[in-house]
Amino acid sequence: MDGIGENHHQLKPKISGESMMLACYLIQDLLKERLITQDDFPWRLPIPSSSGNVAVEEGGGGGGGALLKYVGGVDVSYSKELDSAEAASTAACGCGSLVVLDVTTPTLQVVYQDFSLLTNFDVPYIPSFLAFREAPILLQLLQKMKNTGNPFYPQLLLVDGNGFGLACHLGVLANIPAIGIGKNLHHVDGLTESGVRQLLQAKDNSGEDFITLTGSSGCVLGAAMRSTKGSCKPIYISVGHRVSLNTAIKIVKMICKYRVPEPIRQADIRSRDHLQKNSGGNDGTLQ
DNA sequence: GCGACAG
DNA sequence: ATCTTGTCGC
Repeated sequence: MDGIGENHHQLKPKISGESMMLACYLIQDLLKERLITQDDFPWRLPIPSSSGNVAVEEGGGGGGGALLKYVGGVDVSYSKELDSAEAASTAACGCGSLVVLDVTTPTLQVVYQDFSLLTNFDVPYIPSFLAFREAPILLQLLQKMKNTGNPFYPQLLLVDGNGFGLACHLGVLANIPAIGIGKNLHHVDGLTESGVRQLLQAKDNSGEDFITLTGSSGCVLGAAMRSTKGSCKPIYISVGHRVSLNTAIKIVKMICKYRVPEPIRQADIRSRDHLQKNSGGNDGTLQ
């Protein structure tokens, strides 16, 4: 049997995978028109100075404004079990998290956290189309904060995954400054790990701990950075929305206690933890 | 053509 | 992303 009559119980028409891919490309092109890749934010960036004082750098936005204080991190964890809900089960198979850190605190205190459990994913994971799978649940968490007028609403969002994907997607749709943080290289436009390694080693003694990633097409796709002394494996920083690559690098440097920037790391740890502790029933936080 | 491929 | 124990080291 190859599925004759499979659609009898579905209301939605069946659309081929290739049509979906095309639609995703078109949507990304539309979002790209609203994308801002330069500094355009209302806050100022604190710069630690050698004299012990704290100088303040102008944001590209409007001059003045509050210091950057609340930085958000988002992540989605998955259960080993059901990736798509086959059975009509209430077991959670995914957990989206939003955390907010006060970056003016030496310890980078977590001042807000929220989660959203999922019982099914209607969108599969496809490299380059991560946003279509993870953005909806994360947008919902942001919207919930905004709707309730929460005072900890982030001034900046760190998103796991490389830019020109989830970070841009979220940044544009939520209209929030965003930076993409990849823990692995996204193999596009000729980028390879060996190439990154070579460039990092070449710049090893120049005082800089990051390199710019340029694709074979000539486009600047982001930067690879060794965020910790001991780590030879870099993290990948890319533009999300309203923050330039240079500014993104400065910001990431100041919020890394470990290899992975703290907002991302906390969102990661806490979403995984929340999923484990609730892997049997309904969430209750959203209906 | 085949494999690799952010999370 | 997830499956997984201990282990070597600061």
